[in-house]
Amino acid sequence: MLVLTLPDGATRVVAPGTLPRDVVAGIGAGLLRAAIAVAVNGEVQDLMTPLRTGGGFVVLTNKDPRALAVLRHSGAHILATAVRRLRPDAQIGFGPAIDDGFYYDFGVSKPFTPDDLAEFEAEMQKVVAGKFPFVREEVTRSQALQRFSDDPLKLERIADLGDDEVISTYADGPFTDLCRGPHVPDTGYVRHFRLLHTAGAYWRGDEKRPMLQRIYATAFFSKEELDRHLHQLEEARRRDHRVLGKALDLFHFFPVSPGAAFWTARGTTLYNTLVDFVRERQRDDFLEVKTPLLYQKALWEQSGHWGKYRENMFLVHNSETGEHDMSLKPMNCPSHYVHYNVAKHSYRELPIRYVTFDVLHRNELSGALSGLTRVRQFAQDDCHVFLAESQVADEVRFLTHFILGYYETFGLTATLKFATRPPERIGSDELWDRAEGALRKALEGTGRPYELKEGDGAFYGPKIDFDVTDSIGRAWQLGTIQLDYNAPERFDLEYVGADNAMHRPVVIHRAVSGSFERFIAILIEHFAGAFPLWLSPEQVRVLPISDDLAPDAGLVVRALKDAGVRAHLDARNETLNYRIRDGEVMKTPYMAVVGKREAEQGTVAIRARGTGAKQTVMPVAEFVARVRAEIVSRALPGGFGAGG
RNA sequence: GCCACAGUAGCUCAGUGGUAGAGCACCCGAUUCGUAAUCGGGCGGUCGUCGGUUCAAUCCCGACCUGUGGCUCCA
Repeated sequence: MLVLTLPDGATRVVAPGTLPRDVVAGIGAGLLRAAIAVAVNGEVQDLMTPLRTGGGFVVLTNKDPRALAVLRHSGAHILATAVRRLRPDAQIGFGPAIDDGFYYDFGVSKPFTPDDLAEFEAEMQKVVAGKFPFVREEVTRSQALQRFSDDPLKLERIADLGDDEVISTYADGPFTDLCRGPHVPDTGYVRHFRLLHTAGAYWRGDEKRPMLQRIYATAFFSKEELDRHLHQLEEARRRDHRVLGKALDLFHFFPVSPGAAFWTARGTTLYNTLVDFVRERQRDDFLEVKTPLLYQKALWEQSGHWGKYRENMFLVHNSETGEHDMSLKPMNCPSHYVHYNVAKHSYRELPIRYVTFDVLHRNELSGALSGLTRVRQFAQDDCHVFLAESQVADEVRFLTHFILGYYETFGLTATLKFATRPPERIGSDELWDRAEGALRKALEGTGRPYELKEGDGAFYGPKIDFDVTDSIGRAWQLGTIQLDYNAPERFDLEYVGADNAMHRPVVIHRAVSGSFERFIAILIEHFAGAFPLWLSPEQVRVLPISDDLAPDAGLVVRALKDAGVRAHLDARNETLNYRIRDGEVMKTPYMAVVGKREAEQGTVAIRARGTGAKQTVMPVAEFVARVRAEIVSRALPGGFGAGG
């Protein structure tokens, strides 16, 4: 007999082979109606799969994220069902649930069009309406091979299954798929779904294998959740930095230099303001250095990049040697190592933190380029720390604090990930053991929770990644702290210890923004273009109500500029309404209107971004002081007079 | 790099096998305005590039370039 322990501690004793459905029914009819699947000892299985083991028994309802994954997986089968009905020759690949929904890969002679999606979606509705039960069947290998004899992709999958693995199929109505499950009880459960888009995807993610057609979709338990998700997609589109970048006149891309932005004056102001901020934060504890952009390949051979990353470097033809034996730097690390070696260092100097804001080039695949988030030319707020091994814990604590403080300025929250040695790496296992041990200990010393990402480290060392969440809940991997025991070996880095002997320092690679380009893209989307005052390219726009007041408005602009505020006069021959609208569309934080009354009294009528006609009149001097204070405090949107 | 889709004025987009149109922006004029688009006029396009089909191509076909969504990659 099997003993099942419910979450409240109660137990049920059942015979092996009992259906979870019957156990759930025994607990309550209402619960059975709400049940999507069950988790036995943490393993999710469906209601119709006979119980084999006892243990913890949790009924998963639509409130459980694991149930949502089951629902979406079933959605993928329904999609395949519909596609098979309409395109009988479509070969079926994989169809898993993913973070925001599910997809299914098909091998078809003719790729899907957007019109096909509408057709498939309509067919899926019919499958859902049919309320076909998902019927699980366990089959032998030969039965499976026979059943999927027309599906080469499935045959390959079967061939990969180990001898001890149970092979199961799931049928929903006319369609049967090789599948481990679990599934919802019947197709009628998947009511709220939407097919989103198609894309090519290599079979099993291998670029040497055939390209399949993937259909992305999402599904939820309720219409409200689906609508909310679709709305969020819409919101993300509305905030798209490529669209806002154009609309707010920040940057442009031109085919003459794919993957490299042309920053406008406004965009450059934003960019420089950000860099200035980072500079200021690093003034006391970091050393900013400049290094060359172009290097002999010998440097990359020494660093170990030449072998693996040459393809991603821009090689430069050297007319003297006739070879492409120089390259634009794709990262700053090796140049900092060279820098470190210009002098002998004492243990008293450590840690030494070099920072550089130079332009970097990486020859990304053309298909990978995307707005500012994936570019070929960018700059990092890149730092390399040279320190004694005994200083690692203190340094990691310092850098973690430094990085988190930076994100806070923008209202971004971060979570930490610890990534260990990847399969492809340089350096001995002993070195990796030490590096991982030291970094993990340092990370735990910070007292912050973290997630483990096995095998996701850099090729030269383990790392801590900082994932930030933006204002609409999307996660971005930004900062990183990478421990490197290899570079000091390769570059023969040394310091003189208290014992007057030579020692090997450790290197820490640290980035906070990742690249400024990508970080600005994130900020644009995070703030939907309505930047905090201190970051706004244009902080105040001064509007005279009529021409004859332009000189008075000019005095206000002067006063603001003298106080270091980025202010502009808009005395264009347009109505006030027109200019107000333009200022709002450009997300100008403050508009200062100067009419006859204000000119006479030395005041301005302030309209804060997004607050409509709710204006505040105040003396010019007071306005300047308040703007200054808000800039200096780097307040998030919603400063005095409110408005974001 | 691979698959699919797209490229028409500075921007957003309509349109056609017989060499093109709107709104906004820009320029000029009128208007001088109290918180989200004043009115009129004008300028502006080798219809991404190159080749093919055709009497004729912006339109059909092919290649290339660039972008978009993915895949792959991401030091």
